[in-house]
Amino acid sequence: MVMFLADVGSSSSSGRGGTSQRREAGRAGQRKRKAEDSSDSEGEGPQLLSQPGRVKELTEEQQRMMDLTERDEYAKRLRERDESRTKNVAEKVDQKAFEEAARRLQLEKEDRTKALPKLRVESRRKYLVKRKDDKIRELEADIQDEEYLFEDKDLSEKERREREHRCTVLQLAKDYEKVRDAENVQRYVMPEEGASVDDSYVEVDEREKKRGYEQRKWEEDQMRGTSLSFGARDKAQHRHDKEYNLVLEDEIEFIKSLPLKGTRKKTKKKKKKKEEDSESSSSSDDDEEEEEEEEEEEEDVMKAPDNSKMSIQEVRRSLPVFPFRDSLLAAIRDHQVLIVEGETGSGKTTQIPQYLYEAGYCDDGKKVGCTQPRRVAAMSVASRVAQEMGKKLGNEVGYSIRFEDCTSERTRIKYMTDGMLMREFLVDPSLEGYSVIIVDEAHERTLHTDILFGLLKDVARFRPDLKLLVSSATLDSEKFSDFFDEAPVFRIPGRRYPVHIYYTRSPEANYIEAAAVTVLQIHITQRLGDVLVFLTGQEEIEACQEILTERVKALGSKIRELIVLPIYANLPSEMQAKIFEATPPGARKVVLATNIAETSLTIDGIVYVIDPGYAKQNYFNARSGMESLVVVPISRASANQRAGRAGRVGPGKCFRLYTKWAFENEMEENTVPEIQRVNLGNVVLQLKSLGIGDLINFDYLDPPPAETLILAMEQLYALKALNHKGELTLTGRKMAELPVDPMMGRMILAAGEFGVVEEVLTLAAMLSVNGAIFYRPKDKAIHADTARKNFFHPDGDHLTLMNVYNEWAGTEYSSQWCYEVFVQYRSMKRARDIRDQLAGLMERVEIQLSTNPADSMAIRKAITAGYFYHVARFSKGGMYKTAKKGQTVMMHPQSCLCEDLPRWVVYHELVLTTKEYMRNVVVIDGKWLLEVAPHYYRDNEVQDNTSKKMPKVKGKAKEELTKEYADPVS
DNA sequence: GAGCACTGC
Repeated sequence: MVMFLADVGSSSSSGRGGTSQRREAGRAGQRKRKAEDSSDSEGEGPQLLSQPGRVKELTEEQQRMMDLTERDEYAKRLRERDESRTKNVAEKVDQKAFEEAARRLQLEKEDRTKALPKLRVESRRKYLVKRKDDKIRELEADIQDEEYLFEDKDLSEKERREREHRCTVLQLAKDYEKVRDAENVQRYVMPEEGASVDDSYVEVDEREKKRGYEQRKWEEDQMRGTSLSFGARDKAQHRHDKEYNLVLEDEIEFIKSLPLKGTRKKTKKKKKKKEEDSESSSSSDDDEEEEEEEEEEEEDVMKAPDNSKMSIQEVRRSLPVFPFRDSLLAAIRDHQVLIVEGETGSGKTTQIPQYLYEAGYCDDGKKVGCTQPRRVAAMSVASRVAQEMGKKLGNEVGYSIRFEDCTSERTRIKYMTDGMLMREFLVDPSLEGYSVIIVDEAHERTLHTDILFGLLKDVARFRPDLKLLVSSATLDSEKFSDFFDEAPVFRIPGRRYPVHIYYTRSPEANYIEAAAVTVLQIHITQRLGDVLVFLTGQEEIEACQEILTERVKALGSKIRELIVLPIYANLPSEMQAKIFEATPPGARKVVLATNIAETSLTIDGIVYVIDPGYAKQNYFNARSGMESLVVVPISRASANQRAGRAGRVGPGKCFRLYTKWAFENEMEENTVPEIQRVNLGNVVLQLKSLGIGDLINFDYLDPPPAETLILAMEQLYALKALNHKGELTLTGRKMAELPVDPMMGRMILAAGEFGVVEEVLTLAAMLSVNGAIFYRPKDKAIHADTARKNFFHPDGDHLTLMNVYNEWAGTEYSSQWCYEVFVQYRSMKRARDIRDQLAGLMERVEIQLSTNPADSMAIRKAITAGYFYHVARFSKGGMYKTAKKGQTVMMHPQSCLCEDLPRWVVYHELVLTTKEYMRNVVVIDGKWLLEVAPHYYRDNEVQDNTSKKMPKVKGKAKEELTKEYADPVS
């Protein structure tokens, strides 16, 4: 096995047109690696390679060579196809696809503009009705409480009057409801247009025959209606009479600390190259004016320029980057790589590409590319820049994200997601079309940006004309600078208000409870302004919401109205939209959010942030091949990012539910970058496709754990994406074209052989929208479960998912249908997009679309061909053991196979929660494994020996297995 | 009888 790894990166002629430099670097690294390995592997490796006889070795060698030739021919075909496509942009096929895309975009846009106001009005109406009921109930409870607590004594005159008033209000409200509901009372109804009077008018009451009754009745109705006013508008007048002084039972003591400096007020221009940096140690003169500063800054808010009244050019000139335009361009001219450090709001994302465009970096037809970690960011920034330049989006300024390519021949400034640039590398490894690449938000350290760093650094070496800008928020620019051979750092001030930080005096045991208490504390003691609470997940958010509504109810009308709103990614969009509605005057909004509010979306009007200091993070354990979602303390960088969310509209406050000591001593400086936490199967495949052989010694900003890389390569080898020398095979090259994980890619390719491509594409798409298909609200859990059970397929969850998709497709992709069966429309739409994209790629990987919906066996065999790594066999006591490692796993309780546990299963993924669960499971026959993965399974491994005792897979037996696997030929 | 943080191709 070790030898196999040492050989990874051998001198394959990549066929991707990889540069000589790159190949040379790889070879050098590989040599080094080889030397290291042979010293510690005790000759185990060479043994493995020399074992097979000479004849076999030859044929194997021949096979390998043949495959490599085929692979290179395939790559050539792909390149040719790409070239012919870019030349004839207006060709029929593309034209059709383009029109379809444009039509969809247009529809979506119309949907948004048309439906949104209507939805808003509708939801407001519903909300008002609901709120009225709530308020009546609340009032009732209040009155009861007070009667119980105070009876009649101890009441001042004012209190007594108030109470009487409340009773009257309640009585009126009840009467009104009674009148409205009662069927036998004739009320005035506006006659419907066109309807004849006789139809709609039914006599019931003799009184109505009297003269003027109708008029009087109408007036009475109106009066009743108006005499009730709901809402918090009248709360303001009670605000100042201190009839009662509210004291919370358990308050949390906070200690104020130095504020996170705002950058808005500063006019001091800080522009320092790295070498001058030491002189400009941050000025400490404004520490003592902390308190006054707070007030001062508030005035500043009032005076802040109203952007809507400024012309576009005026806005551009008012941005903090503007004064640095010329010096920035000079720095870019003088240096190939430049690190741009600037906080959000400095305008760097929108302005710098424009400056470059104006400075002539696009004159020879080359593009300025700017990557963003998120799709929405790429889209919205591009549209903003197009507007500023007075061009139509998609012409000179465009964006490119998955499912949507809004660029054209004329595009010079191109915004895209980082993953999209990765894909472009596959087509154009030296990025010939670009003169400048800007990697924005580099501090977020997404998987794709991290890989891009290595690739771009390499490309920059042999393309001196390519400029590289890495833009990041403060703190880690030094690290980027070191990585890019001491590249200079250019600093731009941001635009943010100061945020005052408060820590707890002692640690809080229960942070959900503590967060709720802090919300109320803020609500009672601090002036108006919305609150944002960071929690780890849906469950915590729901718990916190419950606590808050309960407490607010208990406090009744003694406090202002408090609107509690949840937000997390899996929340249906119409509920998500609520957090963007303006807070009614006099009320306060509390948003309970997951990490989604840390970077992905910005909520207006947030003044207070409550940060318990935890988040859920995904960790991939290479040894067990298992992902686990665990709650971990956040990093200091993340905590500061959260605090910064309070300083967007004015000076804010951040309440941290941990001690200052914990912040300084227990928390990590930075979050562990994604590349060190996730399964790298896909990344390895892509890098291999780029002709990078030696992945262990690839130039990483932070290297991933070697184990993760090794596991990824082992898996790719088992999937036949790499050959025994670690070179990319034809299969591997095709898999790299598909934007899915390697196992899924293999499954899709296998579907071609089994004639079930359409079916497998459907379930691949459904599996790709991560478990967010079924919506399960707490209050309707039973309904949701029965709805889900209706889709169950006896052969497993994959086919169940396929049922869901096919039924949905049968309803013409109806959203109503989704709503009725508790399926998330958003996820289904996404599945459809993914499916369309995959189907479109089938031609590219040279697979014929085929279908055979009734053949469950063929479908399951295709799944097994991709996921033979994920096989488990029934053991005992409802437990399963994985086929190779013998790890004990359980069937997930949500699986449709839970009732009747089959002997052999393939699972889509393992998750560690309370136990080790297999999620999305399908029934298979053990014998299929010999058919679809004969190189991986032995006869004796797939025999049904459940009558016998399970052999212990430990010690020697395990060694045997490993050896067998390491040498697939024997 | 559990539980899906968040992105991206």
